[in-house]
Amino acid sequence: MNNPRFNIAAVERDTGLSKDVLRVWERRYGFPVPDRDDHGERIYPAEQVERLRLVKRLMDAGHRPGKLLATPTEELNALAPRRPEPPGAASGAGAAAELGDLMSLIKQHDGAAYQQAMQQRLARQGLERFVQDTVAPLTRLVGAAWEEGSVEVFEEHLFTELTKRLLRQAIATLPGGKRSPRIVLTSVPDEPHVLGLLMAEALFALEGAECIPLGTQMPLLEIARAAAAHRADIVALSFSVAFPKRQIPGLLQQLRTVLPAEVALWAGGGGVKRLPEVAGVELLISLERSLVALEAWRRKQM
Amino acid sequence: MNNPRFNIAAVERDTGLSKDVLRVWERRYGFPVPDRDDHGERIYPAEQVERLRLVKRLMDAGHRPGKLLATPTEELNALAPRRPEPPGAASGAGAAAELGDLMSLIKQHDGAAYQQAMQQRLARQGLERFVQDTVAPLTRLVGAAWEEGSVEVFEEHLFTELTKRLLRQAIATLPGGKRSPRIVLTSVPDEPHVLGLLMAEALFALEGAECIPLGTQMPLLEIARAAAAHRADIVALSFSVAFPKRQIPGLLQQLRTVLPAEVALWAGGGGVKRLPEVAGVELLISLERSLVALEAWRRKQM
DNA sequence: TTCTACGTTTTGTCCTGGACAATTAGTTCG
DNA sequence: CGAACTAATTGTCCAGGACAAAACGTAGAA
Repeated sequence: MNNPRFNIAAVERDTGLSKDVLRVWERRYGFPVPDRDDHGERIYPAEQVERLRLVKRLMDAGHRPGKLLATPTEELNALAPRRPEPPGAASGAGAAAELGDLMSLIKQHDGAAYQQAMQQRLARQGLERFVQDTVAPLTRLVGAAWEEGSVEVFEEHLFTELTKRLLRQAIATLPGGKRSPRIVLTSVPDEPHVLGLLMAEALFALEGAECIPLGTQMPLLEIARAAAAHRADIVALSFSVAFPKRQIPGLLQQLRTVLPAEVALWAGGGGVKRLPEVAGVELLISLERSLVALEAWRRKQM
Repeated sequence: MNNPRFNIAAVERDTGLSKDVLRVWERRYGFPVPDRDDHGERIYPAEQVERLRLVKRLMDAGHRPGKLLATPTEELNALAPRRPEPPGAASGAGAAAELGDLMSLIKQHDGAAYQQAMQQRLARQGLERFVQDTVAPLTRLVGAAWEEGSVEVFEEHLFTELTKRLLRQAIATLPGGKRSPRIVLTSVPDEPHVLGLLMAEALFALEGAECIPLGTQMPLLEIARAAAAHRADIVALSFSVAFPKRQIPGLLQQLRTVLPAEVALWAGGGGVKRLPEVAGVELLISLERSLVALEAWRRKQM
């Protein structure tokens, strides 16, 4: 039960920090300082891996590595998510409290109760409002708690898994028939988050679009092939807030070049907020905007 | 629409070959030979990326890189999956044909028809036989076709996504109540495949176990935490055939050391076939064996 | 004061070329 | 024909240098 030994590849897996970053941090900041095995290769004690995970989390929340790594581990208190915290004035306090209740079910690891509560909300609100007023804000809430460190990785996974099931189930009950436009939904490699895609799919399907869900992590060239094979009118991608922002414009531009001009390219999710425009790409900065875009697309076809 | 430029990170993403491998292949075998940009950094033409994908696929099927990279691209014909191809004598020819029909629906990109056909089979067979006689062999069939190159990436994604939905939906309809044992289901980082987990979950849930599905790609230390938080009796992992076999024993051993001794550790999926025993880990080489293991666990508790 | 333009620092990624251990293939011997 | 051994193959790791893009901070303009 003691003393697992992490080599540099294991640390990369478990922290998401690349080997290059791990080595250059060691050189520059003096942390981490792994032991070495017989062959001079790095062996990280579990304690340092923990601290790296913490640092990574705080970085995702906007802190800078240089500062963090100079601080002793009591920066655990620097957990302050340091986002200006826009007070949720949009929705009433009652709604916020209800969402908090849902999250606390997750934090009590009571998956069954969570599922039941969500099913009830779905029945009460209907799918469209359920997506916009429950799933979306709850996802943001969990994301915020994650940045704060008040949610464990496995709790977040449980939340994601159960919520995925609810959405998929709801989507499955929608009627079939002749539908348009045809929308391929997927994400790029290194973007494993699927909740945003499912929310979009639910809304698009409600509006009568034909959704072709391809899951996550499609290589760019494959996305182009899929669009051709499915005679798609639109390719919709999702980028989570966790996705490295810098890479997004390049990716979109690259995909735009391999995609036929008559296929629209839409990009949504938390990752595309405050992003510069990319020629030929529609940035959907919110779920509502997705529906606006869909309507605009339809008008343009006539 | 032409000439997308892949840097080495993009190629790593799209092919799954690490930067180190890409550079060392260039040094040793003279392929790939990317162009260089103004700063001397590698720029891979799309054509070479394609070829790398092909090579990777053939490697996963058992070929060796040294040979492949020395062969001109007409090794497209070496597609022969070179597995001894055990003729499917186990199930009647009729069953095999039916599975082929299902797969051809995917290859025609007719998701709706596929879903309907699978729903029918589920209703006809019941969940247990549906999992064992339809989903499992169909998954193997798609995997074999994938190695052969007769299935596109996006077709495989569509199959996976739709099948996931069917299984999750079926699981959701199972009754709740007091259940035992408590089984945490997940996979390690770098193992994104979830179909195996879902099949196992369906069977376990049918047998009255309490399944806690955490999705895929949990860091090892988090798996231990999740097991504690959920008071799990068993942690069940899934390794697909695509997962690098060498890493599995080390991973299992490492997880075994961080997991309390009273929590059982089970590993299943195509990746654990022909694997040496690991102390304290139950290797489930088939779905049937999973049920045997569950029964054995129950007997031991009495 | 608030905002914009510009220099500075920080930071991630890429580079080369060497080394080595673990797996796999091939060969010889019992 | 199988087992033991040698040779080739192959992925991963290492060091340390370099550089561009992003973040930051400061000064000047509105």
